Amino acid sequence: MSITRKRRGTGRVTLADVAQQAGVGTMTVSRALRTPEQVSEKLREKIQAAVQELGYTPNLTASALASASSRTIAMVVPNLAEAGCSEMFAGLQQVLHPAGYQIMLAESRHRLEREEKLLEALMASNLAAAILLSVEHRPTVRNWLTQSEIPVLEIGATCHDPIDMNIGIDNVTAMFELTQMLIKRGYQNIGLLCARQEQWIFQQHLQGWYKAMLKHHLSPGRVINAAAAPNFSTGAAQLPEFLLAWPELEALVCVSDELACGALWECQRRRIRVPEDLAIVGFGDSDASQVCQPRLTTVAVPHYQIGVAAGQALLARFTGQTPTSGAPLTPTLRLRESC
Amino acid sequence: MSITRKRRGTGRVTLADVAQQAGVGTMTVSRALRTPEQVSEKLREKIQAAVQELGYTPNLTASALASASSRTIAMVVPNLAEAGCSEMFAGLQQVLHPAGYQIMLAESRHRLEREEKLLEALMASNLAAAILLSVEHRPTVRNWLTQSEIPVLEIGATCHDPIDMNIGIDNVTAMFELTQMLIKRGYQNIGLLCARQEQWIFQQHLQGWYKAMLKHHLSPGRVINAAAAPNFSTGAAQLPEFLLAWPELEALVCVSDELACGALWECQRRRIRVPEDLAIVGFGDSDASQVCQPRLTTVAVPHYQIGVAAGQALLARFTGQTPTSGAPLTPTLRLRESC
DNA sequence: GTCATTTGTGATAGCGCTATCAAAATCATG
DNA sequence: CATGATTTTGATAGCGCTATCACAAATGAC
Repeated sequence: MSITRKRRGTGRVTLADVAQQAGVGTMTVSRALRTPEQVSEKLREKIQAAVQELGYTPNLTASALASASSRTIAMVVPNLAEAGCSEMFAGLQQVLHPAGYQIMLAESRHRLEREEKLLEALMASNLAAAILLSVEHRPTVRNWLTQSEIPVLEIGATCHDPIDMNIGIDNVTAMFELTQMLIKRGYQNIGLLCARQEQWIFQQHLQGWYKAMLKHHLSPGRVINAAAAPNFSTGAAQLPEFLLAWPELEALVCVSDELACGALWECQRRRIRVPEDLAIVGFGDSDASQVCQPRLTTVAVPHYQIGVAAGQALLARFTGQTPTSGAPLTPTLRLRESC
Repeated sequence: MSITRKRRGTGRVTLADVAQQAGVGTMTVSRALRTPEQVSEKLREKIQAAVQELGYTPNLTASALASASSRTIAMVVPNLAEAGCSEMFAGLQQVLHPAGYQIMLAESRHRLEREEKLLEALMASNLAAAILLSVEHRPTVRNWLTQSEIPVLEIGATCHDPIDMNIGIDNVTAMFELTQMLIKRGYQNIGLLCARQEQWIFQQHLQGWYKAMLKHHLSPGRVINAAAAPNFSTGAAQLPEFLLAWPELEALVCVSDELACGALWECQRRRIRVPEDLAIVGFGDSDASQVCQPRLTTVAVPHYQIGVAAGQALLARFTGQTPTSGAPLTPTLRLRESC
């Protein structure tokens, strides 16, 4: 009967099946699902019933091809475990998932050439947008993203020449205020512990710190920039280096809470009293900073809110609205006992 | 001249453009890119040149539709910040990216209905596989995944009735040995601190602990199961509860290093000496456990290796090979100063 | 009532790629 | 050199959906 010469369908229920079941054209079904207001109530109900009965699920692949656009967003992060990355992701997903968007995530492990490769692969799908957790990119990457004309969002920290959109906190100011707070409390011999400073975000920290130190005529020379990750063990490992190089150290600013907690533990080991002998402050207001001993003075960064704001900004772009600029995302000083 | 009646192309370079440039058919180009060995060297070079010259990038969307399969893998995790999730992701990506696979990541936030919704959305793309970081699922989800006939991988811990594949460590045994080690060191009044025990993984911990305690005729009643996340602050918050309920407590087993570190800090605050007054052990061998004060006895879980092994298992499935069972993934006891 | 406008609906033709098959080219064999 | 077996290549027809346009139906203006 039926001449099945070429490839037969994959067996799954298709739009055409639903259309036949409901006794309408395929376009009407397509519209009923995407823009219900364009279809009369009568047909809409019929179609809904048919969808239910057949258990139809749209094939996004076909949709993406036909419309030359998808609801897939690429996200490239340097390291999933660092810098509030998972919180931002959670915030993004919170907003984007209900709107039908999926996120393809990839980790560049802090390597620009890896970021390039990842994006090359990711952009072969018709992306709806790209989200980057860094502002430093290879020229090729900038080119691709610019020419692709999809929304590009660089999040985490503010930057001067964003490819397209940029949402994040002002690290320079945040670090400036943190450092100045220490200075105003009377500390003079202050050190800065960075980790992986080749990263733009840590350079911003450095800049804010310089600004504060120079403003108050203090020496900004006590800086260590560890090549390791900004985690607990690096913090513990670097504290001795500081004490060796600058025995007069009174306070230590760390660019992450993990570094600070690591330093805190090393102080305990060496019977250095915090804050009496040495004040230590962190950055991030992580969970650890709130319960460590002594509790850590730090800067709260609203990572989750950044994610939410970023998601909303993207949705606004997709629907062509003007981006509603909600509450500004500002870091907050959290004064605790470590200084 | 050219009658552009219907929709025109998107402007991007297509396979057909390359074919024309190289003077061959589209199928030959398609083959040259996917299965080069099926194309003669002469044409292959010509096609390579054309690809280079035109800057052709395949459209994965079209490929996925035409072949009814893609290189997109869905991954659903309960919480990106917990339980070595980011390490496993890194391991997976390390293996899967070079093979051309992308990962769509989503967070269920420990809610089964959310997992269901996420998977429903994700499965609308022609997935190559699905990776789940849990073994507890709604029946609907099990059905979908079983019927879809794609490889399904449940990772993190071993489970009894996997949907398809399962790679992970044996938490029951790991916790059994950790507890038994404490017992053999002479501790008798031992407590167990779980967080979010409704999760299957913590129930496995509980089971291992019961096994050890009962084997040595000790009371397994000192258990607290906090409803909060297994993080530092929960650890700190729950320690007083233990001391209140069981003042005779000699040792505390925590199901995560973060809980243990939190408890450690709370001990410092209360001048409880570890391990003299109270021994504390963790689980995970996280970075913090290696530098905290005192350093934490814990169980090392090879999260990254689990990810790598999982990626390799998937690749093997994709290419139809028999899965090469590499080194078994076993947790290791790390004895340090906290007990 | 006619005509212009605004809906609502469906036939059709792709989107860019791959499965399938048939034709062409190459190789092996006697 | 003919014959069959094998490899290489290309024409064709979809994959399941949406953009586009054309037409029918409903609405409004006069």
